[in-house]
Amino acid sequence: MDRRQRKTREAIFRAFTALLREERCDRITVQQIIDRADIGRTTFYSHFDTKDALLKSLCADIFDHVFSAELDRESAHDFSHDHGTRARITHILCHLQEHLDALNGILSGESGAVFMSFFREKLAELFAPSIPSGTGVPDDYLLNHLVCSFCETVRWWTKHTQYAPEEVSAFFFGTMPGWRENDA
Amino acid sequence: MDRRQRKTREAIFRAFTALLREERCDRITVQQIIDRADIGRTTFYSHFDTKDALLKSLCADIFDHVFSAELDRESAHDFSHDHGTRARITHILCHLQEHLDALNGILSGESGAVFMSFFREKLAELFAPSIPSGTGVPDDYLLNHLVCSFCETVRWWTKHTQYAPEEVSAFFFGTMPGWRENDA
DNA sequence: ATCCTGCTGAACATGGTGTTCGGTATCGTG
DNA sequence: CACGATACCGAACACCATGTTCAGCAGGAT
Repeated sequence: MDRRQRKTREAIFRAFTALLREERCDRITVQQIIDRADIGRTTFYSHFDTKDALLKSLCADIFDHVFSAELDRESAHDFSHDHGTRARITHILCHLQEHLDALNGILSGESGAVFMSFFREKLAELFAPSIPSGTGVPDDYLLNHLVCSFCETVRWWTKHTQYAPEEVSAFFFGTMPGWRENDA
Repeated sequence: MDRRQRKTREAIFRAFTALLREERCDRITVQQIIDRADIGRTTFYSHFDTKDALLKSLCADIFDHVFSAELDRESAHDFSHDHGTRARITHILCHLQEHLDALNGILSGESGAVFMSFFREKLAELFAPSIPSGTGVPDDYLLNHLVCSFCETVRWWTKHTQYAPEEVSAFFFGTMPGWRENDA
């Protein structure tokens, strides 16, 4: 990709995440992004069709980073495939930590739904194989509960950034019935 | 209140909830509401300053109903004051059931955040006195977990309306550690 | 050097928002 | 019934954000 393109794209992302830290997503105008990124109006629209598309790209970027790094790690260490949901979770939290301040902006206000729907989808895949059985609750409900609890844990974390990933992971598992410390 | 006002207000609510069932809230325009409610543009704005205000009014109406009915019941029966969080929860679910289809519209898409923030506030008050202790997790986190889990339970319910309030209540408590069936 | 591609900014069309205003219909009350 | 008050009407308007167009300029690739 052309260096100019890369620079512009980065400038847009930087401007957008900076604005997200200050204001609710739906209050941010394209003009503000353009001004902050110091680019031309036409340029913005040549990169992203709409502000929504920008938000989705941003989310996709974060997820690519967070989840692909997670998968890499998994295939690198070879005692993988089932060395515990907990280790995975903790690692996802580690990667998310790098984006915590941007996430705070993304999650507050109305834009949260976009991120959350992405996030839910990814997590559902991750959790589906390891839902505990024999709880007397529909699997459907239980999976939703796990996914949502984790999402909300992350949301909570963006407001209480003093905790380390391992602690947050411990909190999460502390409220999850039927899961062992290391469910191998 | 003037009968004309009441009729108009109802027509607006009806139109809005109907539209919410078909489309994401942020895609709905004031013009659509006006057309559907068959009222004049000026009339709409004499009732609500913005579409956001309408949404908030709608939420407030629902909550007034759900939570005040809950409190009435509590003060009517006099063996109350602490006859269990579970009974309260089940009754809230009963009242919510009457609004399930409207809720489905409100909760899908971006508007969910508005409703949820109302809901969270109310629930936090309700849950705060009964959070279990000695779980090794910050009270702060635990309260958030309870509130969010219940919210997400309701959201899930709007997609799985075949369950009765008592069942949903049972699912919810089935995933909550440290709570007895009847914590008196 | 020159071609290509991305950036620029001003101008424009579009569409939603919220307001204004003169006029009409309906309400509650005496 | 009559009459004031009040709610409704709808067309027109100003405003603002969005997304597009276009002619020209600047930076990169070969």
